[in-house]
Amino acid sequence: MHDINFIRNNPNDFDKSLKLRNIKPNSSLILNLDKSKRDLLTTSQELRSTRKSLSSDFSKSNEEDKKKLQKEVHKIKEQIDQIESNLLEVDIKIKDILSSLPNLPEEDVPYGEDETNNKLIKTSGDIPSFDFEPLSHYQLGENLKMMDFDQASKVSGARFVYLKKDLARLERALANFMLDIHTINNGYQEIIPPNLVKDEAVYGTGQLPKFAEDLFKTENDHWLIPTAEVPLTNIVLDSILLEEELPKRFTAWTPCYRLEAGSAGRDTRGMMRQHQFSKVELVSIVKPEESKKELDRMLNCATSILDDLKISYRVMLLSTGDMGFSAKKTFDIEVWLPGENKYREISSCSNCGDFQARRMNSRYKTVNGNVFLHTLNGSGLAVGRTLIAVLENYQNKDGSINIPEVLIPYMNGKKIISSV
RNA sequence: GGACAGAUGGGUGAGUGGCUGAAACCAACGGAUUGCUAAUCCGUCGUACUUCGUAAGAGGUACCGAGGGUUCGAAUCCCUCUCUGUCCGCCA
Repeated sequence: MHDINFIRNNPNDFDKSLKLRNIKPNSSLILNLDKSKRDLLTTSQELRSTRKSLSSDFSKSNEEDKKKLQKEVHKIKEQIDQIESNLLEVDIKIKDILSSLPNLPEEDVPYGEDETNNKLIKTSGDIPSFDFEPLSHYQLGENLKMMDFDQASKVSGARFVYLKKDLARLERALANFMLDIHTINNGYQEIIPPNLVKDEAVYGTGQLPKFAEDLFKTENDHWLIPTAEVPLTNIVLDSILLEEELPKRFTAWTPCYRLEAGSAGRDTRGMMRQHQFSKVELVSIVKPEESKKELDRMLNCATSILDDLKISYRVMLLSTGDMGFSAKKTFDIEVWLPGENKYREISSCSNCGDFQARRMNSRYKTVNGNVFLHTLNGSGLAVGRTLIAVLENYQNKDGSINIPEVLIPYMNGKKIISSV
């Protein structure tokens, strides 16, 4: 949600920033509506004031005056009703516009229409070489008979999978490893959040109202979370925090449910793009002046997982056209997948500034009043895709998989996954 | 699912039609005082929007879970919904 005061005071900056996100200017439309809203508001407040003072005279009046007063107030009431219904209409229009415009990018975000303008920030690790043709994760998984897409499609349809035996264990090992790092080394508080949430929560983080078609909804009007970002960030929904509570850092391992409506035909094979996947999420709630450095910190927390797993990756700064709706600035971490012979996204770390906080009405107390918080979220990491990366990077010629050293304790001491 | 009870400012809690934006107490903050810890006294102490003003500031409106209704006037009466608590039933 955008700050109407900012738009009033900086209409040109607002439009310029929107233009960076390839959106046409909006400020004059918004400000016109805002002007008429305030006119209506002033009128209605004056009428209410009159009504109040007339009413307070009532008990002191004689019978005749009482009748007059009743009549008069009736008239005023009709006017108020009329004006306030207009007011409501204008207010809804303004909110509709404000809540459907994406966040404004930070100054150092490169301009671009799409991912082709993303900027490479760093590359880590060498691209591994194999003395055989490396297989894709689904070939490896199916050969091991630990990844079953056929049965999943009978039971649940396309874009689902059964993981079995050591691969099921590996998924759990990865999640536990990530959670341990983030809670013990990185100061995140572990949470098990609700996986079904209400409209308000999904609105708060910005998936609603624009992106309802990407989400699963229950018959009872709950949404299945598309990411733990939603319940974790909404921990501060509609609340006023004390300064000493900040920063707040939360992590959770949850399933994520996505309809993938716009991606028919894309990544149809394998575990790359599923309706359900698990992810370890990181969320930080910080003071406004601290969000920029918190984003760097969060990025480091996420990349450290891949460093520990000894898998190569690169970090991209997303261009204005490739960023998500709520983000001011986003880094993607892309992991090297030998089976695809390219980098694929495994994490996205975003600073949302006060954009979500305004929608959630989340503030903290300062001596100068209550101030909107800044929120950040990042994957740390997408567990399903990390499993893919481990399989493809640690594969052997015979189709077995070496277990990364840091995961061995989490695999009950096992060092290799094989079908025998 | 059934039967009750409840929802008031940071907290406890008073308030059943007008002088209540809301008592009192606690917490918090500012100050005074006692040599320290503590105690006592005085003061301040909700939010949002808005009007006037360069500003300091001065007004106004709304908000007592949410939304409707009754009334000249609603925290207070009526309706609907949501949530919380207790008991019963069912259940991982």
